[in-house]
Amino acid sequence: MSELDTRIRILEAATTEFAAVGLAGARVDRIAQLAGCNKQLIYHYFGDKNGLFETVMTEVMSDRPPEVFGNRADFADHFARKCDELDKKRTWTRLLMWEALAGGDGPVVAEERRRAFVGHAAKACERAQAEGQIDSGFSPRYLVFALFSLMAMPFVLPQVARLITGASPSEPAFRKAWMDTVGRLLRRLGPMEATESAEDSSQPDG
Amino acid sequence: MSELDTRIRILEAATTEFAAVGLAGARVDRIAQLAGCNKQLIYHYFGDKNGLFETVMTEVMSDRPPEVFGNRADFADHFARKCDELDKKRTWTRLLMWEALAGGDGPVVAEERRRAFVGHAAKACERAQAEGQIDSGFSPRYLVFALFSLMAMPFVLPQVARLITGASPSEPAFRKAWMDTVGRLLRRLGPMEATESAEDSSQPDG
DNA sequence: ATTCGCGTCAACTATCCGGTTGACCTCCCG
DNA sequence: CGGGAGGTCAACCGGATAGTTGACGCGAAT
Repeated sequence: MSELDTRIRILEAATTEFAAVGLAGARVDRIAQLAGCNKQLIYHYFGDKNGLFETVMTEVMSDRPPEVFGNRADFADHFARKCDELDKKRTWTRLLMWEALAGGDGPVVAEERRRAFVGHAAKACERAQAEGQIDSGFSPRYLVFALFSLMAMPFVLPQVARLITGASPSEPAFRKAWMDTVGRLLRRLGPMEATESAEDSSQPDG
Repeated sequence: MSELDTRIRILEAATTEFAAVGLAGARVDRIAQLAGCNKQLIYHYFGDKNGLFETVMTEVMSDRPPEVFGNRADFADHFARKCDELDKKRTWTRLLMWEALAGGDGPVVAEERRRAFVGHAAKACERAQAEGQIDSGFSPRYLVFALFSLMAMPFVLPQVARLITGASPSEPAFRKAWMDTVGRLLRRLGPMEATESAEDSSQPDG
């Protein structure tokens, strides 16, 4: 068994453990057992628990997240597929939560890398705006964040989702109804013919 | 100093501690110090750490959360004020996150009480639908959850908000731009005159 | 065959932390 | 006075856990 294999197995085990119980709750012995090695190797490769945690975070956060905006005209369809994608990345979502609870909104690991991902989604939004599919009054990055919120919240606070809607996000019924609701919202992103409130449509910021 | 005073001081200290570092990360000694008493009293009143945690959760979760829907016609304005309200309830948001990370979407404390809160928001939505302000095709509860998502996400994953938008939710610039974006969305909840996609407008579920 | 990289194994230390114990203090009430 | 309720104080126990140590195993390359 090569060194790389073992390192990777440790990393995978640690990812599972940290996603499940966080840094404080994680047990080095448990990670070793899950990785099928002994904990001395962990200290050998990663120094200490914190080093292991940072490596895991950097690794996971450098992975491309689901893009909330696609090139296609049907935003709702794209959104639905990306939701399913996110559904399979529960560890990513959970690690985001641990990160938020630990560090607030301060600097985070792999910041540059992650910022780059955002660029693509914002560009896709701008393209849709240029083509008249989306009201150009929307600030692309904030609209991306809005879509991200709608995509991620069922996985981030599933108990709240269940309390409010009555269905658990893991049930097909939830998915169906949620996609319908978000779909209705997305179908309304186009330019508005000034109806009730006549406000300016200048962009709020860059 | 009466018994009640001390109990409450312990509860407040514990709320702060649990919101900050969760159940696993909380230190009984730290809670005692913060409450200005000795930890024996904590065991006296609450049995053990878990009992204290459950009491705290029940207490906090029985508080009325911000209502995402108001009676007023201007949803955007209402939303903005409720966001500011939520901004001051960071402990509530954080405890929701700890709850989610601990228990998934299973049963939660004070479930009945919390469900009751949802009823009011859904009712307000239905009223707005009856008055024609909101497209009756929306499922009220799912729309409430969508609004909740948009309201809470900046506080739940502030680091993601900053990565995507470039501004931290604690900055006034973020608030301004976010309110603008959500406001634009909310202004589009009305019935649509069949434009591009002619789909049915039947309600997806109850 | 010797050596070296990779990994194993078991035992150990030090510390932290939840929870306990028992003695004592202080004020009020009868 | 006596006694009990509410609270204090410091020390302690026991188990869990991060991190260490040193001896050993084993397969492959020189």
